[in-house]
Amino acid sequence: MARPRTFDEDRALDAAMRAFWANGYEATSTQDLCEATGLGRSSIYNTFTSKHDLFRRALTRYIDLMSVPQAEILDDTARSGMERIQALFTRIVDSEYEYRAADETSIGCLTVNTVVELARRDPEAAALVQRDLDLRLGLLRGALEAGRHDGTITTRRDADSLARFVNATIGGMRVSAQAGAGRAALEAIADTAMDALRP
Amino acid sequence: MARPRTFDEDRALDAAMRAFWANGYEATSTQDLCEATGLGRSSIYNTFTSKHDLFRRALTRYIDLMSVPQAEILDDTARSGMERIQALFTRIVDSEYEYRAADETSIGCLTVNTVVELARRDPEAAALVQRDLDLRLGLLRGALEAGRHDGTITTRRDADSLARFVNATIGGMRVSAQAGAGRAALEAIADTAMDALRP
DNA sequence: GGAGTATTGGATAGATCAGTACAAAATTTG
DNA sequence: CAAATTTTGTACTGATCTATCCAATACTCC
Repeated sequence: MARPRTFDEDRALDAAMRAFWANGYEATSTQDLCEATGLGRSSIYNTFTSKHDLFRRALTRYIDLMSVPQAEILDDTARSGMERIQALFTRIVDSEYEYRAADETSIGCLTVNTVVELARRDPEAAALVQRDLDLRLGLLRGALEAGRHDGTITTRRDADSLARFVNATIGGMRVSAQAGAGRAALEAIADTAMDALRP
Repeated sequence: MARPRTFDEDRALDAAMRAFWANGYEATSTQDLCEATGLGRSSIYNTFTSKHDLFRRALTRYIDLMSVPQAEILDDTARSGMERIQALFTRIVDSEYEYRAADETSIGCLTVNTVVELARRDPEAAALVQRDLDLRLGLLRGALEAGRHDGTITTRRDADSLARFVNATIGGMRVSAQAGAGRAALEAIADTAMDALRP
């Protein structure tokens, strides 16, 4: 055997993820990635084969990292359907304040950012966010149907439309946060959206 | 006097706007802008002082171009408040199919794209979209209050929350369209959102 | 401790980036 | 037709981009 790595690959990936998340794919140079991870070029290209591949792995990591707690919320059978949606919205709002400096505007959501900046011309990125979207819509449909069965969601609209609506609302909250909306504004959006589930 | 321009400045600006709109700020090179406008470098730099300035003008043009018909819809006193919101949503959905090739996914909305890609690190772009947001929220509040007076909007929530909600819904529809949502899905989102206005 | 091997830093390559310089071309006005 | 003036095409600049090369280094296993 030979010389082992002195850095943790997951920590490096995490740092790269945050760099892409905060600044986007194009605006993050390989030099930026070196500084964010603390690694040299060689280590980065040795570990991740290219900037694009590093981005692919960072996005995958982001999706995995976010989808686990969201799936837990949406599949939580101890809660009513409506409570799950409410809890999800709360989690979205909180997350907007979890990953950024207090004085800066939100960095939003890497998935949304990727859809907007990259997905049209990067088939790999498009496939990753597509898979995430399908999964998310499935989870939402499950929670919404649960809500219809337990009586907390009374709208007659089909679960697919509702899932797309809730998902779009989350996307809209993300964009609003990046446009400067504060916590109260985000909560107002979420609360109003929930009105549509019990009209 | 001297040699006049052989190109139309507005047409060039329009072409540049579409290039930025479809590909984003960073991914659009000055070479791309030459090809999109059909102009040479000299003409571009002679007419617009820099890539950044050209973007600023393109974004301004986009905002002006979009806000006029939307303001007309939202201020249309011949319609009820709810009908205005409905008409706005219809316009948003239609616009997703107006500016792109039939086989491609949507290019979304340049304002949303700018918020996501650029606004955090470009104060000028941030100011432009901020101004547009304030204007849009004002128009929405007006229509929503009109709807409350004419009885078509029955929710008790304040107009500011509702305006933010409708605006976020539009942003969410834009992101959904870029993520591949079709016309039916976008209409379902809009229809569901309107349920929140008469709960 | 020495042989073997992977990591690392720094230099470098080649392409592309935004923007400029400048002369040739084109058009109006006198 | 000639002077004046602006546009336009082309070549170029210096910076920065992603990625590679290679020798020095550091570590493990025998």
